[in-house]
Amino acid sequence: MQNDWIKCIRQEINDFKWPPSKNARICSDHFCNKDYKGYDGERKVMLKKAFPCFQDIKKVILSYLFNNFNKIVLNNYSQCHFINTTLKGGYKTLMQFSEISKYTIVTYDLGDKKSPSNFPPEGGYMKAKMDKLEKQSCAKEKRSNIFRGISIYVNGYTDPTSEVLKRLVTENGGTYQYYYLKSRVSHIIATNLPKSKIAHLRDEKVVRPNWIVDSVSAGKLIPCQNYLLYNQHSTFFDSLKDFTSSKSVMNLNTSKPSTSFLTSFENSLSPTTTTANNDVTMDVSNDEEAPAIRVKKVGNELIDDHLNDQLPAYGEADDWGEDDEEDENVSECLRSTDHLQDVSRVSNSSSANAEGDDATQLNQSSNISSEPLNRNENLREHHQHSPQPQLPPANPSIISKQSPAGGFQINNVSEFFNKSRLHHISQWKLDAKSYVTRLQKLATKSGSGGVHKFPGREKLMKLKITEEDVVPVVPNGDGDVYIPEASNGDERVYAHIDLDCFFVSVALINRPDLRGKPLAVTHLRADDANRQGFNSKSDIACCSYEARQAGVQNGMLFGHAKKLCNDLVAVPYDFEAYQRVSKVFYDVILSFTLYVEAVSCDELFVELTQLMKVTSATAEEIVTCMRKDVFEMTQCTCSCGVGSNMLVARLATRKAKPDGQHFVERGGEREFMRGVQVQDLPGIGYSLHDKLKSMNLVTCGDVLRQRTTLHQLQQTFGSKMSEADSFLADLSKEVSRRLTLINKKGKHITLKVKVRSAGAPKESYKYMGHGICDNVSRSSTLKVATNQADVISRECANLFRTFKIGIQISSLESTAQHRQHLTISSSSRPSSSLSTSTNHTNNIRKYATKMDAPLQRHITNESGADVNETLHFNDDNNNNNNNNNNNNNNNDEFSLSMSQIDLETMRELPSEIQNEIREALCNKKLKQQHQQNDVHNNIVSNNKNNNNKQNDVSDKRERNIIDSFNNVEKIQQQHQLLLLRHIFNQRRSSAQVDEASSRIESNRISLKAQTKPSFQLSVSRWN
DNA sequence: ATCCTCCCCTAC
DNA sequence: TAAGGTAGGGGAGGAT
Ligand SMILES: Nc1ccn([C@H]2C[C@H](O)[C@@H](COP(=O)(O)OP(=O)(O)OP(=O)(O)O)O2)c(=O)n1
Ligand SMILES: [Mg+2]
Repeated sequence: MQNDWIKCIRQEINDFKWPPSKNARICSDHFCNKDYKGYDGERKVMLKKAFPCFQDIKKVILSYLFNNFNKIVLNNYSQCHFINTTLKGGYKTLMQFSEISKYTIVTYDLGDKKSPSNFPPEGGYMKAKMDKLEKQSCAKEKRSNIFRGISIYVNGYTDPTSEVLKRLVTENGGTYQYYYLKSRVSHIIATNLPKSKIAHLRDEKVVRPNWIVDSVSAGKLIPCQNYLLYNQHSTFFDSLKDFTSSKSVMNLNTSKPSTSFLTSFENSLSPTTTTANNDVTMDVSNDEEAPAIRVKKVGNELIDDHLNDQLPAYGEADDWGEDDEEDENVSECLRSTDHLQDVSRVSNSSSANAEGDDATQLNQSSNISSEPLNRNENLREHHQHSPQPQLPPANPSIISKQSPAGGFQINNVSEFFNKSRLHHISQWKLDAKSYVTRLQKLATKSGSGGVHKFPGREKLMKLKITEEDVVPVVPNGDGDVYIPEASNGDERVYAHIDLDCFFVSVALINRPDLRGKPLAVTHLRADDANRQGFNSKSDIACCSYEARQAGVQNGMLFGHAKKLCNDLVAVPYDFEAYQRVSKVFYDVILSFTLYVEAVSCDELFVELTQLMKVTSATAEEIVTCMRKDVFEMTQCTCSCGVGSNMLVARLATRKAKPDGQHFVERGGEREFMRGVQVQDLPGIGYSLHDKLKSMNLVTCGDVLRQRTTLHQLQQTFGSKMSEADSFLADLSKEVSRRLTLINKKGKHITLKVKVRSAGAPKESYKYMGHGICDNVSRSSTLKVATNQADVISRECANLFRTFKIGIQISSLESTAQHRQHLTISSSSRPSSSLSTSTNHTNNIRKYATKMDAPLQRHITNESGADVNETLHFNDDNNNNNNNNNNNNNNNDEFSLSMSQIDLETMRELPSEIQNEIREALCNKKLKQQHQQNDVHNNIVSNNKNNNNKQNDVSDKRERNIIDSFNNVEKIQQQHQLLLLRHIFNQRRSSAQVDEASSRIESNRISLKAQTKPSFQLSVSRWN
């Protein structure tokens, strides 16, 4: 089994011709289950580069889990995220692999759903409020003074949540800091930190939360030595770097292994399945395109008969037609490792042939080859039906211990995915995309122009003839041929069509009685929703416009929505119907034109240019007709926006909703855009909006300047794109994308300026520099390995640590804190938009001047803002620089002065703005802290520290390499050797046991990590 | 300076 | 109960 596994990895390496790019080191991107980005060879172009077929790892792992365990207990909301997180990255993935081979995931669970809420405005606001209250109340009742003089800052997710820790600490005499401030925080509590953060906090006492808990239960302050989170442990990560460093040998080929990664891995994972059909054929594609070597999996389970009758809804994707394009297949092959079945491939790649064939089986197989999406399904079914090895189920006691009440079980993977709306819509999106491209390709082929009929278009033309009595240009011939990029960028007209509250509309088809009521599509049953809906944490996938008026939004938790709208009626999902309607919707639009770009199952762009030429209809006529047809065919209303680029079209749609249409004239885009809130720009979500907001505030007197920057950028960009044309007229699809980018870039540029020029003033810091230098040197001595697992065996502890470090789930406490201070979005905030209406700017100006001095001072101080920059928009405040310098010198008191000023100025400001200020300050503070750390690390303690570090690192490396060599037999390629050995090592310690008998030992390790829904992993050791 | 990795953000 | 998936993209800072 080990060998199989290693072979698989090796095969992967060979097949995919590592390294994937010029200087690639092994990194998470390579093992991500999605494409990753890189350089085009040219400058700065971000490109996706397909790399190994780790797309399938997820399924493999799931397969493993569900094959080997009768139960996997999942707690609310973490399940899918777990999958993502687990498989997210290379080290992580590999770690997981090695871990999974050793450990069994029994359960993971975690925290609150969407905490902080998916609706940061409300959730964050409420949370901040509650925090405040709680803080006050906590301060009142003091039980002991265990933590006197100790000030903690909790970073990210911790096992007792930060709330609990805060309570514990404050109740026992300590203080709790909401933001990390070096001078104030004596201990940082964390269980998991991103790498960057580890570096930043290297010189701090980073302690595991147990320290708090244990101290409280012990009734005294336990020395934190044994609770330090980090020590000098070489990570898997590090060793992988060793691997990559020897990439010169990369291209040596070993003899081609005859086993595919997946196959053998699955073999090894599910030893009880029959192996008769588990052959693997290497498919060297002999098509014209890149001769990528593909591994075909003959998954015997995949084509088991008993799978067929239980295909989930979107398994019927042949609705969308078969894919008979060979190059399609090739590209699909290129995209990922398909679980291609021999059956489906026997007659070469034209899977269209399969369509007429008998039996669901073939049907299914053709799906598999034409629609990669369906692989999921098949595999899922495979999980469901493949024989379950007779392993003892996970120790129930563990389960019950680990899963608090409310945990639930899912017994197979498909059950989960089948009910996941997000899963479905992402599948449908892919379906739609491939459907459109397929039709387009068909129509591109010369001679096949007649394949696709345009009944809709014909109708439209008839209409025109009768109405205007004008014979339009005869559409036959060119009209039917799809030519990508047929029209000039500057004459294009885009329409964006979006079904109104899609899920609800579909539901209303069969439930007309519900029309007019506030509806919400959710998993809740209607009566439950009525009775106890207030506590429900079920997501609302889609709500009707009636409900939206009450403030309900898509994605809200039902409980929350119910509070906003007491009459809210829960409507169940009907995934099949959604898919059906979506298909009809696309067909209707495609019956007009093929110049369509699919956005999602209920949303698409149409490029009207060609259609207008052919039919000589105006955009309005076309769109009206389209919408009418859509309604006739689907019984669902849709809205449509038309504009000269996609962005404008999209925004116009927003304006048009519901059931309307909106046109933005050519040349009027600017005016139109002006009225758009930043928040509404696609691509500007919660976080960006937030940043924007604080930027606006930061540069507060300066919204105008911001806008002109934006303007300039737009112009330069526009002129770059097409030299001769007028500015906004030539925004084509790409330009429109850039338009949103420009927003970011505008902000970003200002940011960068600040950061960059920060170097200059910072050099003059000496006071701070010294302090940090001090800390740094101390940190190097502080980093002593500690025994962190007394309960678990030493080996497990090591692994665990590696695991933990390897996982390194993203955790940004700053963002968490950040969110707490959000303001409710419903209140109008003049300052939050980039709009330039005079009122707004005036308001902003007013606020700005009011707090310009203090704010600027602090901001420049904190972020080391560029002097020039400051001057630019702070012409009135020339003393700004002075302030800047002054404050630089007494940085210790910075926070104090900040709070003072806050109090002084803030009272006069609207509460939202107060929050914004606070937020901005805090963010800056964090950032600055880190920056200063860096700077002073470099500047002051350059030599010493670096030397130390380097020695450390090289020592570590050597040790790793030596270890590797000692433990494993020889393998030819060094790079493979290093990688494989490490994996091997990781596995080896328990691998023998692994094979002998599969049984779960009682000692388990629990692991906490923090992602959005931070989760806790409980792993038990294989025995 | 260039390119890569990690982490983040968004949309439906 | 509940089913927070998936793909696209960007930027900061690290490695070379
Ligand atoms: N967080 C979300 C957002 C959307 N959807 C699903 C349900 C929606 O019906 C569908 C389409 O999303 P839209 O953004 O187009 O929103 P609606 O179509 O519901 O409303 P409208 O387009 O009228 O604004 O996607 C979802 O499940 N979860
Ligand atoms: Mg919609």
